[in-house]
Amino acid sequence: MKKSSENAADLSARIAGEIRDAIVAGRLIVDERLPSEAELANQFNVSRSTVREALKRLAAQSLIRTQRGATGGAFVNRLRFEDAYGQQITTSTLLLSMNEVSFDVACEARFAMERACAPLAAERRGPDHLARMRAEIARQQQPDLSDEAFCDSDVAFHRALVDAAGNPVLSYQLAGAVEGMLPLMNMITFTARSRENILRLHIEITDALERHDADAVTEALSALETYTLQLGQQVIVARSARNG
Amino acid sequence: MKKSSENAADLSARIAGEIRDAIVAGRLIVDERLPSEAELANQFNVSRSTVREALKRLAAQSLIRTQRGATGGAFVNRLRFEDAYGQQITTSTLLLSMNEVSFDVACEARFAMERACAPLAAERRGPDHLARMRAEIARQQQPDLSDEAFCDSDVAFHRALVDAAGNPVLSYQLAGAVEGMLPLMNMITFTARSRENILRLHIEITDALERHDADAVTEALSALETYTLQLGQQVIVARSARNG
DNA sequence: TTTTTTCATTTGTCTGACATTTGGGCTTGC
DNA sequence: GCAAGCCCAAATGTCAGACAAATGAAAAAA
Repeated sequence: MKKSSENAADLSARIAGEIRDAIVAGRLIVDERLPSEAELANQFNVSRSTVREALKRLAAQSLIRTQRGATGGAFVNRLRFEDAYGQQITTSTLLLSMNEVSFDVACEARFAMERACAPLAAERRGPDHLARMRAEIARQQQPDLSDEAFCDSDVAFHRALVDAAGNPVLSYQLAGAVEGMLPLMNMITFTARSRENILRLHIEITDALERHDADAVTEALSALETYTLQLGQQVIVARSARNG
Repeated sequence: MKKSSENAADLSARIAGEIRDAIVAGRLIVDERLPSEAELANQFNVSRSTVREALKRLAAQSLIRTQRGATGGAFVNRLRFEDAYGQQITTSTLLLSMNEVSFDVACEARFAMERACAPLAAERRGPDHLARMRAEIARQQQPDLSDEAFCDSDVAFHRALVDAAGNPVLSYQLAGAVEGMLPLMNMITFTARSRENILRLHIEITDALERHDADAVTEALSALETYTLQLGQQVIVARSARNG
């Protein structure tokens, strides 16, 4: 009747689960020091190695940090967005690359969420956001830019757009969606013609954002979705042709 | 110049990073067996304990699974949504509970993403989704329902709505947003009056979904956002009054 | 051929040891 | 009294070796 994750699992997994629950439930608060490894080993009646394996599991999730030395130990970590970002991106990338998710589905989700940012971004965008976006547009206009660099700039452009919404939770979620698609996007060959199309839409988005026109941003994003989907299809076709 | 995460860190963190990179980059494919712990210890020139700590880190992120016995070992895990869900929810919950994010911001992000699902859900909703939603509405009408059970039902209702969009990536992202807010929502006392308001909007959403009316769904969600924000404010006020 | 037994392999856990880091307290010198 | 430097205890990081337990495959028995 217990949680399946704590039932028949390893000792280190069970112990990690107990500590994790204590953190999530607030019984252990931020920056609080956990008992030393030796003490934990006593409390749980296991060896120090087992405790250490449990602590490493928690460290991998950024739930705790460890410090060496006399006043060292394991401390409950204040989870920061930067920490969460990395995991979010890794997870999203893997979900896509392991074919658990198709390009179409990922694309749809990404642009659906990006459109969700549009009204907020149109309202709150500052001059810095517009500057970031225009800087990326300038980069994307360089004809000698590699496909990979073009993708990176594309990601940076869209992150600026999302950041303009001024909601870190949305930025966090979108980071996974956008950067997770990067490996697949990198397989696309951006012809001069396709860059021109994308660039046109990027300019359209930025201009619309500047004049606080949420509807125009949404529309341009939808057009970009259609076009991205089309480019993605070409990769799928090329890939299956190579395999078949 | 290397990645900061692999520079001055522990051996076990470095080794975990190397293996993680290999998985993300596709040099290790799904279901592939890693060398045994003893072999890895040899390859990396460290002790078995250190290798084990590295493997536990990866296991905590669901990147590998281990199996005992003669043909056992560590295998690259096919990352499934169910695995990713749990981490996503844990992370979101912590980001909120540690006050890294305010209720308002979380609420805004949640409903922005939920509105992003509305057009897709209105188009694709099946009879099962409508049935799930109506079942939750029925539960929410029971006057003797506890506040906590009401919250659970609320979450279930919104998950059905999101699932109706038929996009697992959106479901995955929303799971974190919606369930992460649950602890804070649980602090709200749902009066008869507030339940009535919420219920009315839930019915409105479901009816609109049934007749494929995306605009009406969006509108009702916006109304629900306003109302949820209002209820949340009361909790904030009550909480600060208790502390001050 | 089918069943049983044996066995090698691998992970899980424990014990004990030493290295390294680090802050606090003590000593020393002024 | 005060500051600088030294020493040391405590804690994590790493290592080596051992045994327990699980497990599938090969060998042996029916």
